[in-house]
Amino acid sequence: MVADARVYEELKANILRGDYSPRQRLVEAELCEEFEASRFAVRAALQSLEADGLVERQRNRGARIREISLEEAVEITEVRMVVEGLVARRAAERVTDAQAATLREIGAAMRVAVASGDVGAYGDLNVRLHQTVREIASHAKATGIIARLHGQMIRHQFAMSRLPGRSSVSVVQHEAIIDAIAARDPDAAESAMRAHIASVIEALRTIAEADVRRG
Amino acid sequence: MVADARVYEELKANILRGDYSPRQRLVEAELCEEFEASRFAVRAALQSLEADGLVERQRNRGARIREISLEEAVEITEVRMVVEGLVARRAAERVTDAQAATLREIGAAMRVAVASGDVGAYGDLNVRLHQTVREIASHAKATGIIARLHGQMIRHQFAMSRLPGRSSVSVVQHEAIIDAIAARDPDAAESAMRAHIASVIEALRTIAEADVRRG
DNA sequence: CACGACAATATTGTCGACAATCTAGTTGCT
DNA sequence: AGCAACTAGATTGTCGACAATATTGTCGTG
Repeated sequence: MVADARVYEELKANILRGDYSPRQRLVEAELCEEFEASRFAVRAALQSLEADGLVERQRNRGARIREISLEEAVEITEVRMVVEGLVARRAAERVTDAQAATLREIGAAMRVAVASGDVGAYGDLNVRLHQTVREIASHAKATGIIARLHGQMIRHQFAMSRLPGRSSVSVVQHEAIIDAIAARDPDAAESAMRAHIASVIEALRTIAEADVRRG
Repeated sequence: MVADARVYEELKANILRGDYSPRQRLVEAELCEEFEASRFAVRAALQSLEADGLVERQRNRGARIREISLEEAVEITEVRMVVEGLVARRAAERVTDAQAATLREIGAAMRVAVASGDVGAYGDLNVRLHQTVREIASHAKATGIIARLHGQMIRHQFAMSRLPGRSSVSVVQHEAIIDAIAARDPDAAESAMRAHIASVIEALRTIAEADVRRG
């Protein structure tokens, strides 16, 4: 693999894993050591990560992990709401029987995870459900935008998954999405997906209020 | 202005103006001459334009203007449909009386442009209407995504504005959008905007069919 | 004429070195 | 102690040069 692509992939993976704090400095020389690459490769990777909205660079001051405010997180989620609504709609238009069965399996596994309080498994299934819907929809542009926005939300995603009762609310919403897609009802699928993500926005606002209260 | 930012802005403006053909080579050395900048600046600009989806670069083979197929144009427009729907919804939630009056003025000017067959003026008003809606909505993320997608559509935009009867169809749709926003009806605003852009998708399909017929 | 092989030229990829800028620490003064 | 000025070190910005790769042109052969 070419050096700059490698640095980009690895550094992005590290960022998405939450290895860095918001505003943390990313010093070129350190990255060169860490990834055993030249400054050329590191700089190219940083530029790409900046284009992804994960990193901000300021002239003569280097790169930092970009901080995503809750305000921005809400806007990102609003955009995701409508774009993922489009994806759900399209999935409902295209779903095969086999794909519908897969969705149902995921839904059943979610029920199990919620009942047993397994937040980690639930999170994985959540990711898997959304991914499956996107695969069924097969809409490259929408998928690309969702991926990009998702990367910017990683920090808030974690906070939300830890919200008490979050998974018992969302499992019902996930099931509504699955039902609508399996029923090949585009309008219902879009509505269900939007309602689900609207509740994510509410959850974000809940966190925002708690933060204000906590000072 | 810093060289790479300048090259980026100018080259992007040239691309958006339609100065280049799809797949046209962008040779670094030539760009260096044209913009009187170093290769460093030119390469940085090209990388940014690649991130914008306007240019594609292939290792050891340089940069080209990225060709946007009609298929991709349709997908782009579908995403725009839902994102601009969100923007219209939000504009309806936030619009002031003064802003509503501005929208109405634009709508009236559009009527005049259509009646007099002034396609160029109509195009400008079209741009202005959408921009005004975005300003009212004041949704940074949505606006950013729309701008980025718009850049990728520039070639198809031109073909569409030349479609016979296109402006008389869209002027009615624009008025519906204006009415709904001025009435502060988010649902109606979103529906009107989506209907408008859905008809853009149909127009794209019309072009695609004509192209197939023409061979 | 068409095709393959090879050379020449064009172009891109990348490096090390140096210049420019910023930040942190030290010193001197009030 | 607080502040300003200065210095040293850290870091980023950018260049020219060279290596690597792709493309084009030329030549020879059938």
